[in-house]
Amino acid sequence: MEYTINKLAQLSGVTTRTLRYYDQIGLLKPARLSSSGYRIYGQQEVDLLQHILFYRELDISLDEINAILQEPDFDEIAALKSHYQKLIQKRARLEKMMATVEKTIASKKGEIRMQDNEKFKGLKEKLIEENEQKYGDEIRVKYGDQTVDASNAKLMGMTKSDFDAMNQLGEEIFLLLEKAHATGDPSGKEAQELAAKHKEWLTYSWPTYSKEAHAGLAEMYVADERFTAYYDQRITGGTQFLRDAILIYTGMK
Amino acid sequence: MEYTINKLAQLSGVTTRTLRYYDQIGLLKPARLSSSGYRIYGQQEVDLLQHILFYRELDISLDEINAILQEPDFDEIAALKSHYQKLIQKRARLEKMMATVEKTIASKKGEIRMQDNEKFKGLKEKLIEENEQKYGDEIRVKYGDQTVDASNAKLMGMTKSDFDAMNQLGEEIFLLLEKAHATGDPSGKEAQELAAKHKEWLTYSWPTYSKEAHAGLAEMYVADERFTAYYDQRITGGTQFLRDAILIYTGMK
DNA sequence: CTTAAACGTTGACGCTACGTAAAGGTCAAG
DNA sequence: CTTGACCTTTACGTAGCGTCAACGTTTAAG
Repeated sequence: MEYTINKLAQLSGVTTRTLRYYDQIGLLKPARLSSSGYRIYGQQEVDLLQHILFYRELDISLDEINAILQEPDFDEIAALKSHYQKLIQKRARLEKMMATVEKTIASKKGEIRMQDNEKFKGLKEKLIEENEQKYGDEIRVKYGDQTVDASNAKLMGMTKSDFDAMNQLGEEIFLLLEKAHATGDPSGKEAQELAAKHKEWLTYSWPTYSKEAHAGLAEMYVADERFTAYYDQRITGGTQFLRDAILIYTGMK
Repeated sequence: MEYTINKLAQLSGVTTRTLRYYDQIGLLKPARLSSSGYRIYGQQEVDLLQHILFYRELDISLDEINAILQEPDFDEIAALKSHYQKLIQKRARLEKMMATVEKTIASKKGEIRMQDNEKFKGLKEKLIEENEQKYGDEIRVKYGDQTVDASNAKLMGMTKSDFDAMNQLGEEIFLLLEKAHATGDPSGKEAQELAAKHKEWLTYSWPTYSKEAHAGLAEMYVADERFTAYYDQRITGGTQFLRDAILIYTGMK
C-alpha cells in the first residue's frame, strides 16, 4: 500500500506539516518521490512512523528518536515491549494523580486535611522509574494472549454507556478496596462486598462467569505485575488483599 | 506556610524558571515580595499552582488556564471533578495504546495480521480530545447511538475525519450496489468491487478481518431486518445481492 | 567578622516542534 | 478547459520554557 502525504496524515493522525518536518530533519523520509515531486510513503514508512509516534508519546525528543531508530541493532519487538512498560508507568502516574484529585476534593469539602506536599503527588513524578523489568516478560508470555483476547472482546461488543458504566464500577472497586483493606479482614463484610463488585465488573468483559475462573484471575493478579501495579497503586498490598477476598468469596480457600 | 521560589519549586516539581515565567505572564504572582525583592508565595498560591498544573497536565494552554482561573464564577470543586473525568479518559486512551502495542508485537511475531489503520489506535486520540470539545456533542447528537456502526466507531477510537471517511465509503458502497445490482450478476466485476469496498469499510470498525466473519455478517444482513431495511432502502433486493456478492468474494459459496 | 556557598534578581538569547500564510505547480473530474 | 482538491518550497511566528550572564542577598562555617 502506498500513501500520499495527506493519506498518511489521515491514517496516522498527524498533520502534513509534521510529515514534511520529519522529512526535513531526516527522521522519516518518503520511500520515493513521484515524477512531479510528490512524497510517496510505503509500508516501511508507515511502520516507522508508528514507532516514532510511540516514542513521541513518551516525551522523547525527535533527535533522540532519530538516534534510537538509526541504531544498527535496533530491535523492534524489544522496543515495543519497552513501550509497554513505559505506558504502564504512565498509567500508574495518572492513577496517582486521580487519587490526588479525589483527596483534594475531599479536603475542599472539609472532610479531610491535606499536607501541601500531598497536593502534588503524581504531578511531580516523571518517568524515571525503570526498575520493573525482571519478571515482567515471562509472565507476559504466559498470560499475554489471554489479556489480548480480553481487551479485544471488550471492544467488540460494548456500547459507550457500557464502557462508561464499567469504568465507573472500576472506580467504586478502588474505593471499596481502600475501605476493606483498612479492616485487614479479607473475610469481612467490606471485603466480601468488594469481591462481589469485582465479579459484577468482570461480567462486562467476560462472556461467562465461573468461580474457578474468578479465583484463577485473582491468582494472576498477584503473579502479573501489570495488575499488581494497578491495584497496588493506592494501597500497598491491595492486590493480595483483593486476591484473598476473592478466594474466600468463591470458596476456593 | 510561606515559600521562597526554590521551596515552592521543590514542593511542586516545577523549575524556578517556570515560576518566574508564570509570574511574568501574570498567571501566578507571589503573595508578596520580601524587602530585598524575593518572591514569597503563600497558601493560596500553592493551591492555585496545583490547579494550574492539573490543567497543564490536560494540555491546556497557559493562556486558557489563565482565562479559566480568572472567571468570577470559577468553581474549584467542579473543576476538580472535571479533572477527574478527563483523567479517566486519558487513562482509557493509554490503555488503548497499550492494546495497540500488544497487537503490534503479535503482528511482528507473525501471530496475527494487522491493518495499517489499526496501528495508530490510541495514538490518534489527541485529535479527538480537541475535536470532541467542538464537534463531539454534535456527532453524538447526530449519530449518537442510532446505529451500531456509530457506537462501535466511537469505541474504536476513531477521529472525526475517520468517521467522515467511513461515511464517505458507505456512500460509495451504496452507489456501487446500485450499479452492480443493475448487472444482476453477483460474481461480476462490479459486484466483486462492491464486496471489496465493503471489506474496506469493515476495517474501520473491526479489529481483525476474516473471510468467515465477513461472510457471517453478510448472512446476518439478510436475517436482521434492521440491516435489510438499510440496504434495501434504495434498491429492493439490494441486501440479498450484497450478501451473494460477499459470499462469492469470500469464497464461502 | 569574614567569606564562601547557596540563593535570589532581571534581562536576553536559544530551542523544539511544529502552525500558518504565501506563492505557485499538478491532477482528476465534469 | 476550467475548477477545485492536492502537492510543492520558502519563510516567518509561537509557546513554554532552558540556559547563560551579570549581579545583589542570606546563611552557615571557619
